[in-house]
Amino acid sequence: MPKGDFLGEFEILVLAAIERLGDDDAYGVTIRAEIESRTARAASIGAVYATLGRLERKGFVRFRISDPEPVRGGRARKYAAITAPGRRAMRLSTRALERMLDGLELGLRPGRQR
Amino acid sequence: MPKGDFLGEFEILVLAAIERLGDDDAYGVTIRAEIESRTARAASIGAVYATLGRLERKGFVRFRISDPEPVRGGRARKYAAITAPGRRAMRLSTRALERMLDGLELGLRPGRQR
DNA sequence: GGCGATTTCTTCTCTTTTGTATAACAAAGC
DNA sequence: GCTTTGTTATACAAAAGAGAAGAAATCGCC
Repeated sequence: MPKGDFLGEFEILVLAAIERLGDDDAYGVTIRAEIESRTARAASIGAVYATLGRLERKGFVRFRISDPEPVRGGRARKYAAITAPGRRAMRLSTRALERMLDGLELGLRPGRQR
Repeated sequence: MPKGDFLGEFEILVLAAIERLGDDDAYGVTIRAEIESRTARAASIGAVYATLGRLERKGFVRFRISDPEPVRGGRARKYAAITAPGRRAMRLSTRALERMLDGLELGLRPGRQR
């Protein structure tokens, strides 16, 4: 049995960032910033784009090219949006984590259980 | 800036399984079973051992060899236990996920968010 | 108004780390 | 010596990560 549609850790972070930002604000630079500011973990811009590419290949994300912004260096952006299968994969993966971590002190949402 | 002590997806699952099982029950076979039953995702035995080895090299897990069980084929087992740094890495990684997923419908614990 | 400097973004290239599968090996009791 | 329970070894594929290079836009300046 193959692994299936389970996502890697960074893939989950990228998808979550897109969801937080919303389709009208999620692109390479903002996605990276969202991850770094929320998690205090480094995320190189190369890693972000590589992951976006992988997610697109799997059909979990789709892009839309914007018109160039009329500002210095404001070139076209590739805005990302999560697809239905992407949402499904996201749920699948977070559920798995949730079930494994639920109830552990070192798990999710410490202090909020029960 | 390097990535740091953040764990991969499967590493989190393995560590969580060890924690759930407790130091006196966590070894290759039971860890695998715990992951498969809780997450409905396949986990080959080879993947489990490889990951345990990596976690040991990083100092996140330590082993203790049991005496052979007095049953058919009951050979010595390598029981795994999480170390203090392992616990810290676990918290670091789950917090990151938590912060990214908190509040999203497709995030952790759907239906439980306020 | 032409054009190089500068800014913002994306691509490309390379390497390392993780994740997976399967087969081989080991040690116990029957 | 066969069967059972476990661990190791091997080989590879996929994911993650860093940083430099490339593209497209505006700005400033002469």
